[in-house]
Amino acid sequence: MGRSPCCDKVGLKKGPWTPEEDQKLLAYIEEHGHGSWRALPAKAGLQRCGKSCRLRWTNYLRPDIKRGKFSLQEEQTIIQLHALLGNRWSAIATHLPKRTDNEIKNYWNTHLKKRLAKMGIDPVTHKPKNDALLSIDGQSKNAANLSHMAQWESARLEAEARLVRESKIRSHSLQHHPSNNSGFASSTSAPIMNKPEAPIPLPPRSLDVLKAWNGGWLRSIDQSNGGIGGDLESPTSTLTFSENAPPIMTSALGENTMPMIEFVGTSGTSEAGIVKDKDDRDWKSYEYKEEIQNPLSYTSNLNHMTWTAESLRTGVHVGNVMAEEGFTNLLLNNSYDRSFSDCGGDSDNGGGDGSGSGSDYYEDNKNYWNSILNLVNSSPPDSPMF
DNA sequence: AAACATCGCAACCGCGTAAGG
DNA sequence: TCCTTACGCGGTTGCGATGTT
Repeated sequence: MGRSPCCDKVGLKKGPWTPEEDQKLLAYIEEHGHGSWRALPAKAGLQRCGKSCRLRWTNYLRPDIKRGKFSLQEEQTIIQLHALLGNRWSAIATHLPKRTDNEIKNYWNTHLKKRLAKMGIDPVTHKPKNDALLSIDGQSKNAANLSHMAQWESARLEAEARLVRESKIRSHSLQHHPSNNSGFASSTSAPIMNKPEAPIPLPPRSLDVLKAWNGGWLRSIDQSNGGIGGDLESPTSTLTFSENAPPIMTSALGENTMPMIEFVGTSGTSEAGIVKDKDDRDWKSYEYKEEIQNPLSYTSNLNHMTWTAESLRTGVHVGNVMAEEGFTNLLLNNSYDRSFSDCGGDSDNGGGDGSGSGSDYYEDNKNYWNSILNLVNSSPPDSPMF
């Protein structure tokens, strides 16, 4: 209830830690574990408060911490999860192995937030700040409606995901049956920090609304692309599902075909060949190529809209550097692929109306939230996401 | 080369809450 | 049931590093 008094004691050292202090803390925890943080400083011979020791350990000294640049996958994950969770850094951190909430928070505040803002994305809402510009050809109403839909879907997603999580927890005790593990067991889903021994979770029992939702748009992609496996695969995530069937969980427990994101590692290099240390260059290059010439395009793409200022005027998708590389492409790989095919005049986008931008917008919003949903689905059962 | 500005990160502060007496 | 303590979390700050003029 009350505020912690632990740091009120006079004579306790504050400020940067010295190597000697680090060594003392490290040595003590390695030998005894941290136990009670309050009692630790005295036992370890440190003139620090327990809180300071805990922070030093969790944010710096812990052996399972990865330091250095964030990969594109990590950036993508942070942005997606931030769109869903807001500033719940500890929850986000559970999906970024070896990263601390503090580090993620710092990275968001010093890099990602600024970049999004610079591109006209509201870092809080993850929506374009210049929605007004979409009023061309009367699209603004559409955009507003879809924005509300996205908000509604967000809220609904949270509720669904909460149920899923509860379901996972409930079924946790039942998952000792070998067959129950099949779906998740092959996944390299996000490791659970500090809990490497955690059992592999079961697939969610039901997500009926989401299944339908998934099924609807994924089927449409399947039809238009002649198979979605390759197109949906991103360097960050791997959707796994049966080869020819839509990636819908067709039955309850034990017969999982739920599409899952596999986190394929966040080390310095990506299996997909993504270069990690070029984020700034990539972003800047996009800004240069796209934002200056076509300020709407980047903004729109980041929000899973495939419109550009040009396409809004003409209905034709203009050249898109996103096809080549970069974070946004990773983030939005689904929408890009499809939008590209749509722009060729192919009305077979699964929506059936073939009306172009409006359905694109809706489909792309679905992609965006689906990608987040996949994160939710792949979250560890004890994830504090909800 | 020096002064100034900006950035990035480690650490601190204070609040909310769970746990225990 | 209330109070106290301890912990975890998110927001903020301070300072060294780096970049720019």
